[in-house]
Amino acid sequence: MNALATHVPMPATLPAQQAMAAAGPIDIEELSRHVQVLRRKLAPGQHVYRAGQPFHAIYLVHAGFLKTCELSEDGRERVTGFRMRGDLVGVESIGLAHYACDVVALDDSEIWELPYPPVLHACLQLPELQIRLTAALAGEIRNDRAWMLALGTLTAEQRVAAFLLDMAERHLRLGFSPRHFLLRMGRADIASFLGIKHETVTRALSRLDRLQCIDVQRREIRLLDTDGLRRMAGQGETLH
Amino acid sequence: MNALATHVPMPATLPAQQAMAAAGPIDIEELSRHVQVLRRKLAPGQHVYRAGQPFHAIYLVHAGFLKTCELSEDGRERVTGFRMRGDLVGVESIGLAHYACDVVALDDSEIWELPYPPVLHACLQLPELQIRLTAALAGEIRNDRAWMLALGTLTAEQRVAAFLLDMAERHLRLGFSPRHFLLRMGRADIASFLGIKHETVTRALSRLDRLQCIDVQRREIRLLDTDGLRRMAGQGETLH
DNA sequence: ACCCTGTGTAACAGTCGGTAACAGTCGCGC
DNA sequence: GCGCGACTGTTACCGACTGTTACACAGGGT
Repeated sequence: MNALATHVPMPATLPAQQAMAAAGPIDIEELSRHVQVLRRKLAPGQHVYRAGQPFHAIYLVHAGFLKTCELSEDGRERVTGFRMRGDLVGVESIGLAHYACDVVALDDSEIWELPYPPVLHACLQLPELQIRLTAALAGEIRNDRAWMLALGTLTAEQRVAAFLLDMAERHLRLGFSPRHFLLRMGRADIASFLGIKHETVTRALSRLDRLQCIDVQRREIRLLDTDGLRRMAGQGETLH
Repeated sequence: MNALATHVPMPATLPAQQAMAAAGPIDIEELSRHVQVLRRKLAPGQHVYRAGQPFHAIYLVHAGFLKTCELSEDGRERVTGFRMRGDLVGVESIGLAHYACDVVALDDSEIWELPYPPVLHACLQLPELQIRLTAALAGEIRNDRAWMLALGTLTAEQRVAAFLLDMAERHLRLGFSPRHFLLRMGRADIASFLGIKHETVTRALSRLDRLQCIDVQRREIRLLDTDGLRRMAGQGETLH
């Protein structure tokens, strides 16, 4: 996810990780000399792509907010992540003939479409691009693994706390306030992502509010006691 | 959710897809002409690498059985996957200065060390290698996502059933019997991977045994009713 | 033989899911 | 502007599943 245009990342919520070695922003100007970059705007609810559609491009989120959904043949569905500006979308489907999941805009968004075979070809002339693409994929794996760790070892309330810290971290990285932000997704999406029920998300948020850790007004979140949240999420104290 | 068409339920039967499945194996002959491949043998319990050690290579499992462990600063630990012949190890750390997790042999194993900068460099001369490496990384992401879906939507018993089916599938792919195999890891490792407790794993296995779905003798597993297991794991019938 | 680890079983406790009723918000049409 | 209806979010209660704790047994290694 956090990819070409941004610096590194790791789920801040989880085990802190070092910055991606040498991974600075990629030069979109340079890339667009090799690849035809198409801009697409999306309204909330619109799909970037759906599972099963022919794979032909990866996407860079330029603005807005999206979710990626994994689905199984028997109807189970799960949100596997949320994407914001700078994140790459579609990399999980590289190497397949068809996309493997759904990506849906949760807010008005703009994404840049990077046709895939051309990107691969450009890598041969821009070694730097190849390094960054590979690193972005690896970062995605680490991100998923970090959440797997969290989801497998934390209680429902801890997961919610970790989720809020992750959102705060990502908002901070994009230059927004990490203490006061708006959730762009509903309780159901958060619940799906965290592997719990939406009522449980509500309950956890209510309790964190009662404990003075946060202030919740529906989708408006204020972090009042970040260290308290961190302790709760099973993470050591960090700053900010 | 959208029952609207265009969806080709793509998800593989199980979170079984291996990293290499998408693109076929890397041509080691060709690769070794560009990269110095070092063979290492490991006894059970030995580490391929530990989190924090300098990153310098990725590995191809040639024989044996290993586990990858994610750890957090506050001591939580979790098995994020098991690796067998043909699987790549270490790709999650690409782009970092240090490895991000532990990899431990669970059985006598042999791995081939592929120094990383040389691999990257070789990609420039072997486009096919780049495609395969990228596809392997993407496959790894899909594998993780598929398990995230499973762990977030299935009960403990369903997870165990899904786990057994996954092991069966992988044994089959390597040419071993998918109906009768030996688990190389202990209950604790299975539990950690599935995000449940080892007693729960035991309970689930005992119940599946009682239901005549499987036959368990400590680490020796026989699948008696594969379709029953699939139904239980929330997957449609498939063959084999 | 001994110890130590891994595995199996059981009783109990706690969290979380299931269900339902209610409240607040938003969009829509009148 | 107002009211209606659909949707989202909130809260409560109950029960099931899973975690906890404890103990016994088997197997491998020393």
